[in-house]
Amino acid sequence: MSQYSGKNRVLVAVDCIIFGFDGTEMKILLIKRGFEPEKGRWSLMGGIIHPNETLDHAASRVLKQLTGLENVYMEQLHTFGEVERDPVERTLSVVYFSLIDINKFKKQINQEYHSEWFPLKKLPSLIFDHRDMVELAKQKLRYKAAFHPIVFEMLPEKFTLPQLQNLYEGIFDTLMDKRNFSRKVLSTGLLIKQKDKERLSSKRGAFYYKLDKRKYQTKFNAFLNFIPNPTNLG
Amino acid sequence: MSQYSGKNRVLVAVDCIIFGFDGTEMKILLIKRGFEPEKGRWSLMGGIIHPNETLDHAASRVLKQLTGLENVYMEQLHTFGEVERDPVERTLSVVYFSLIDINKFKKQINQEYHSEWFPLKKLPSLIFDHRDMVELAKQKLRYKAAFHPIVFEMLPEKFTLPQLQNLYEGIFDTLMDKRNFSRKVLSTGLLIKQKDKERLSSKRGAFYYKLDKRKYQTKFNAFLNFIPNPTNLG
DNA sequence: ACAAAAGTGTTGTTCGTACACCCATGG
DNA sequence: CCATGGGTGTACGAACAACACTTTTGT
Repeated sequence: MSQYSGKNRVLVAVDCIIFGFDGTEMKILLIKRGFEPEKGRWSLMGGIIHPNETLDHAASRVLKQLTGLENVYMEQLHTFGEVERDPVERTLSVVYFSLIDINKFKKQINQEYHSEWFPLKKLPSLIFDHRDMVELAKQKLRYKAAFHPIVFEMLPEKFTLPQLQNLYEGIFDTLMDKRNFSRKVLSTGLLIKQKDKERLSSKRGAFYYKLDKRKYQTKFNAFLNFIPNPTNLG
Repeated sequence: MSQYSGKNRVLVAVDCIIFGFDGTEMKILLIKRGFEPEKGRWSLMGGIIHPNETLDHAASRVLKQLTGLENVYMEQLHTFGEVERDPVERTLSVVYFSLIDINKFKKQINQEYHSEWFPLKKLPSLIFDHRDMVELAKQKLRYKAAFHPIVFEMLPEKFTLPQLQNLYEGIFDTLMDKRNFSRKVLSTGLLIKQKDKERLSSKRGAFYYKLDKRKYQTKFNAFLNFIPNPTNLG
């Protein structure tokens, strides 16, 4: 069996879970599936891998195809391999999740896919095992966000502390005390206070902050303490 | 393109990283590859997936084939998809890692593979990208062990606190204070002190402990604090 | 009797949590 | 002038880190 002859080859797809944050709540980007089976139902964006591209490359390609975005945060999540998960033919799915700045996404980029943002808490029914994929991604995001300052990948260059808090609250599906929250995030030294304020969502206005990108690079792999309440992390 | 025609299919393998603990240090189980290419070099145990089995099933099958063990702790780690990772033909590898009680492994089960335990710190050169796989598995094990009582999967029914401490020290490649360590692990309530002692590795002898399996089930997904020193976890 | 590893307690510090009031502004 | 959301400080308790001596026993 030295040349792998007589072995079975299978279709391999990548599917992308795309998280975004609109300033108030967490959302994910879905598409209306344009072909059979399950045509017209909601689905993650995906595609079959090409013969000469890596998995990471395929995932980036698929993401760009839908969003027009490149160089966004992306991470392999899990490979789904149930035999009957796709009724047409056995297909493995290597699932990636990505975090994007929702403002950079312009729907016009690719009307072909009929994409739409859905609040994490109000997802429609999804095809195949895509619901499992999303659940796993939510869980992974919680783990990651609990220790690493990863959430900034979903924020625009300037953001406010209340926005940041909303984001964490959305991820962990919990409420936090704003005094403790601000002390904690400011103590990381990752934030730089700006002179101007965001004045749309409140009368008084909230100061903008920017990420200190130098420190962000340095501290990304360090362990920080963003856990709001350990018992919620299951 | 409704029936996925004209798409490219690829070989998919599973590879298993098998961790064990001999009472003193962490080890992994490797085999001497028995076929070309790279025949005779050290490798992870692996195999091509069958048409009608899930990935998890393939991993369990491969593990059993080598060790004779079933129902051991096993978790999907990552899928490796570099185009040229296997020189013969493009092959994806879905990598699993498992934790086994090294005492339950009997080499005689399958001489065919020429398997051997290597200390984590003295690994031989490995084929393909297997070194990357092992590095990633070490990192994942650290993450997991930092918060979940997963390490007991590698211990026999009865074990001593010094053994347990050696195990943590091996995983995190660090030294811990035995007073703080014992207080911490005992405070989880997961351990039951036995009346007898292990007398081989010291003159005075160390009390055996058993895992409280009921509490272990319950607390497995809770967040515990096994982090020895956060800065070592990167 | 001594070498070698097991076992145990206290203290200071850090971190997390709980909690309440004033501020700035637009309407 | 008042309703809304932004911003700040303090006090208590829990968890962690640092640290040293006594016990057992085989040789």
